[in-house]
Amino acid sequence: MNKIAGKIDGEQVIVVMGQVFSRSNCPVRDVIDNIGGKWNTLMILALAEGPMRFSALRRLIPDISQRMLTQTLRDLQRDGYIDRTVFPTQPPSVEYRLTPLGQSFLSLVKQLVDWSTEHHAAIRAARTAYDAREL
Amino acid sequence: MNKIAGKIDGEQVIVVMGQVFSRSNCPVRDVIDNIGGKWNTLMILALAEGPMRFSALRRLIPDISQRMLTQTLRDLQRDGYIDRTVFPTQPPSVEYRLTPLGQSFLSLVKQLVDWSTEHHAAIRAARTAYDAREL
DNA sequence: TGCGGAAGTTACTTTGAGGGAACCGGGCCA
DNA sequence: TGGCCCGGTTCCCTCAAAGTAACTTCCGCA
Repeated sequence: MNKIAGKIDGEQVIVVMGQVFSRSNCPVRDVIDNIGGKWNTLMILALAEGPMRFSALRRLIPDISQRMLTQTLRDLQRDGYIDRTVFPTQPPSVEYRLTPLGQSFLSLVKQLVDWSTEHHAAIRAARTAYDAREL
Repeated sequence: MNKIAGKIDGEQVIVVMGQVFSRSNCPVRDVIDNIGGKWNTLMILALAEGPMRFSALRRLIPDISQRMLTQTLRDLQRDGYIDRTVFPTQPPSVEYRLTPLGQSFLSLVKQLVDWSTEHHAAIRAARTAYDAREL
């Protein structure tokens, strides 16, 4: 069995697929934090339909609060998944659209959606079986 | 623009890729909750190296607490990603291994890792640029 | 006889993601 | 002139995820 974790310069390190990852420089964390957020993937999927304005997104996803909508959009913008463009109309309107990076990420999200729908039944079955055993 | 969200029987619903998802029956949520957990994907990757015992996993991932190791393994077992086998040796030893479902999920995780490493630089650059603008 | 490993459990605490509600300035419109 | 829409911001609160630490049972070993 080959070792996949250890310490370098006192920092915890793990080796996956031949690559070294540490906590302070972990590419996967950066991405998982976006996938894991409650609204982030949904936002990406919404914007996959085309560029949209703030209020359009609100109408599209009525469950999200204004606060979380703003925050999610900022987070995605910060990491380069979406672009924010202000048009100097009266009143000013703001448009959000996927960047090329966002488009690329979208294909990953789509695979996630595909896998999930394909294996959802198996997961639910496993869960039910497990819970039945644990009575 | 086509509508991708609305209500059915009073429950919030969203349509993605031609499929209807609701909060109470959302395949993607079940999977994202596993991807999003702090240790879950790492555990899957660790077990990709082969079946392992509890203490081997502890040694492999020294940063995880015993409590979180147990909990993560239970969560993954519950959803059918891993199997837990007790061998009646003295003292009893317990082995964890990926199920076929877990193997299938692993390929998804690997794609995530690949995408992340490939686009990590772009993400960090976007972040730096954003933060510089927001001073 | 008491130490340590294996595989946990239990109780307590901390952290931060997310939710709710109110507020804001500018313009438009009736 | 008093609302309403647009695109937010601010404050406060809650709850669940994660961390810390101590305890456990069974065994072998020296």
